[in-house]
Amino acid sequence: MVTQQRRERERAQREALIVSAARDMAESDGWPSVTIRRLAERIEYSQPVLYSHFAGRGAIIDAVALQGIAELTEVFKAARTAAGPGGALAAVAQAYLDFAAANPAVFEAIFTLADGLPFGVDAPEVLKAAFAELFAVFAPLAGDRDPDAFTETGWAALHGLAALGRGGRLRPDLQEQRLAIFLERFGKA
Amino acid sequence: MVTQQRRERERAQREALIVSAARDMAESDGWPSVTIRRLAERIEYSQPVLYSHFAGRGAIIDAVALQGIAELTEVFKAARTAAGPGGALAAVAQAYLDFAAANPAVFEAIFTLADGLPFGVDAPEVLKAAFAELFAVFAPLAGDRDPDAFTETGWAALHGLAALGRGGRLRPDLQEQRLAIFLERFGKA
DNA sequence: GCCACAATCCTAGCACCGCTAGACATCCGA
DNA sequence: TCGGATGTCTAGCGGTGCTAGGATTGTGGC
Repeated sequence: MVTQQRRERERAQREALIVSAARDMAESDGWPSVTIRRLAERIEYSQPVLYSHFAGRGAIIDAVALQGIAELTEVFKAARTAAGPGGALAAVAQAYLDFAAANPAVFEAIFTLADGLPFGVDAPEVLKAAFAELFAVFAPLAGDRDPDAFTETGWAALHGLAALGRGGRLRPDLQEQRLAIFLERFGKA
Repeated sequence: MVTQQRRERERAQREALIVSAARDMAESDGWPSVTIRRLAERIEYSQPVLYSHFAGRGAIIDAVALQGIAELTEVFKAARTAAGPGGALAAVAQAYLDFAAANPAVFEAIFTLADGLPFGVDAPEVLKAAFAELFAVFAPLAGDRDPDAFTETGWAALHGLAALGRGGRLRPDLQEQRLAIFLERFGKA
């Protein structure tokens, strides 16, 4: 009865431990080094325990991605509300790039590793919330364009800067100028 | 003497065979299924032969990426020269998205798998050529902005559309509108 | 034509991976 | 106290990237 609840609580706790351990390991040594064996050793359980929580390695990565998206949403909201309508775009753009730079492994999990996350109509709530945050920033700037299409295009532009920046595809010394150009092109309605 | 040359020629031929086999397999079954064992079986040699050509699996992916970049450069050039100054941006943008859609595995190799390609000052020639093609398109539209920074920003915006599009992150029915918005925002000088 | 040598290739194996079956221990309700 | 359910672990399967060492082939000198 009551112990049942304790069990579930402990289970949830352990699940969170797995996710945070995976994230830590990925962030410090890269995703390839996050193996089930090492993860099991890290949380001091045997490997099958991990499979009682997640369907497999991919599902663990997905969980990290989902957690990252939730964080990202909070970061967006904080940046947007703190900046006010005028500077919302600049604040959110900076937040996006900062997040990508500070959490490269999570960023990688979200955008290049997570293949188990549904993205269409039946996307998880946390994912829709993240897009809603972006929508709140971009839609007012859409002018006579479709707000959804404009949000997606603006997001893509921002994402491209983050994605290419990670991996040294872009010149670091031009970072500020790129951001300025992005804001100039997407900022005025 | 002369046979030496034949040997080298055959070696180069086999190397090309490896790259094209890897590309084919990746394009039809995804990169994870491109294993050294399967690759060796496909080209009808034993595994160690592959290691006499490439340092490892990663180097083979890099080779496919490099080949893809070279093709991309040609595609850019063709699109740009065929369209003329006025429509160069639209043509190259369409070419970029088309290439990503038609060769998803190569695209993935270039932008998310290839970690062995130097991208800074000592980048391979073929890579600089690809950027030069983009530069030729974007620089005339930079206005009073730095042409390099503008090219990188435009490229990032375009790349974001391709990267997010692959994987179903963007609504397919808004594809045309997104492209229109991109052209509107980066087209006029 | 023969033979020593060098280059080439393959067989076999290592350590590691994701994942799972089946044995073992532990805790619960009656 | 005891049967059963729950939870955990040990051991192992097939597959991976990669490599050492032996067999085989072709080459150039006599």
